[in-house]
Amino acid sequence: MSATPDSPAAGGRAYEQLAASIRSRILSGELEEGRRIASEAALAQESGFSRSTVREALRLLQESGFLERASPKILVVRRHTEAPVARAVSHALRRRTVTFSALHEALLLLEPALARMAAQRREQDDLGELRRILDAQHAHAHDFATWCRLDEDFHVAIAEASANAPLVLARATLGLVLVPTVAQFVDNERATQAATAFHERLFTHISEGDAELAEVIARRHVEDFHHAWERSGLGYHRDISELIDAATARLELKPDD
Amino acid sequence: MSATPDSPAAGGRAYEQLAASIRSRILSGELEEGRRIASEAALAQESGFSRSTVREALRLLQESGFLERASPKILVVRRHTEAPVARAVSHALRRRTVTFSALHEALLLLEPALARMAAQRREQDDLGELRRILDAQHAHAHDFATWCRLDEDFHVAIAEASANAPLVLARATLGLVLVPTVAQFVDNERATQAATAFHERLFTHISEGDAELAEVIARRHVEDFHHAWERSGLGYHRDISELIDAATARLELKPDD
DNA sequence: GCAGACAAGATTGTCAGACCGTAACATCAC
DNA sequence: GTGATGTTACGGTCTGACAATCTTGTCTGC
Repeated sequence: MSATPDSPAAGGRAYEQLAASIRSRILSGELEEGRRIASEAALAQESGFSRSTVREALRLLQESGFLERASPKILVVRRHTEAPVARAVSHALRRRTVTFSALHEALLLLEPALARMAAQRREQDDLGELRRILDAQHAHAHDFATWCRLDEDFHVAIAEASANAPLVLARATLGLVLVPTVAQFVDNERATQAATAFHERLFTHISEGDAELAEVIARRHVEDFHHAWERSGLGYHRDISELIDAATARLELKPDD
Repeated sequence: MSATPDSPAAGGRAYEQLAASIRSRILSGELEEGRRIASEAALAQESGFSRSTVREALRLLQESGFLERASPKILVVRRHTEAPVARAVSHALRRRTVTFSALHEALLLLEPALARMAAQRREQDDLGELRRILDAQHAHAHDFATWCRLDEDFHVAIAEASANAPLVLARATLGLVLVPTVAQFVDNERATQAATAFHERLFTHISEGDAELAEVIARRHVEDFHHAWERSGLGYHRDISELIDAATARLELKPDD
């Protein structure tokens, strides 16, 4: 009754207006993170649109990551999620050839620089987070899947510590390619322990603020990654696109964990 | 009536199944890029689902970038678009502080490296694309908005020439922050001409395969950008988040151009 | 008092059918 | 062929309905 469900062309399609309106309420903080969103019927009533329209708006927000299923029939508000970035990126990557060499090159460019910045600017929070992840890695040295996820978390946390938002995103982007690649050959405890040892040294240098050493160790870590890859009999210029596809498919099948 | 619209829990929701099915037909190439998709009614009939369900599936595909409006009532297939990445990234950036210094730092890390790789690996196609963009820039030295867009295109084209998919994405990510920032102070022909001159030199070195010089010029170009920013009286550590927000909002209001 | 079974209610997923405005397309005049 | 014009098909929206299933509050037994 409050809105005007009639005027069709007034400011775009109704479902887009509604989605935009809800989105802005999420962004403004009026709809808090984690909170369950009102039922479709309720939204329909309060917005003045029909339930069909509400549903289309909801689909939009869901796909863009502002709403997420907490359970089959409960949608909750999500402000903090990189999931849509990951999905979008995987879409964009799907049509390009991604080789191990490209990934290695990208890491070699980013990781040492990020480690250096992290050592220069780390805050107490960052160190706490890094320590937490590191401990979890020690605890999961035998659970390879979990360890790989933690490995990625650790490196993203370093990026966060660098206090450079654009680079955090750039680095997070790589994760989508990196995780399945790492998972490809991390299948024994020696590998996880060696890598975790590198992380431990990185952590030390970052917390001590030693930018030089942090950078050097990060570079070695990336090179070690390269060697481990080749030791597994995998070629430097191998196309790793399928790994990404497979991992993405797995992701889409199990969106909730 | 041909399909089985009854079984509800069989493999997820109907609109998700349908979306997945259409998506895979797009990815497989059966539905070609740019082709107009069948009408909602037709899709409903051939899939056996109702039009409402078809519509929800379409909304999903639209939001994830597989379908795009060619005009108010025409949806076409899109396999090659970075738009969803941009949208997703802008969402992720919205809750972080982005400073000019961070952007500058990120550019300083990426641009010279990309220019170097581009010089080493550029293909004929890449050079053609770069030349085309460069000519367009010369032609639009007075049209600042267009020029800024072309500026971004040019740099992304260099990234493409580097033949490193992950870095292309990383660089494309920066564009979202960069374009509004550049647009902030590019308001006179001297600025566009100076920058275009840099591009011209970059192009020369890249096409000649001179990696060293390409890298050096790219670095100078980034530093020139920094100086231009400060000459405009804007601080190095200025928060540029609002610029992004404003630009994104503008984008969302005019999704079709 | 708390865990698990259970019933009742709420909510989503899906459908059918209808209406309006308008953009797309074919047709015709020039 | 180019432009004006009429048709038509399509998209956007609404209403109302129904089944499946999830939530939730309640009840029961240990």
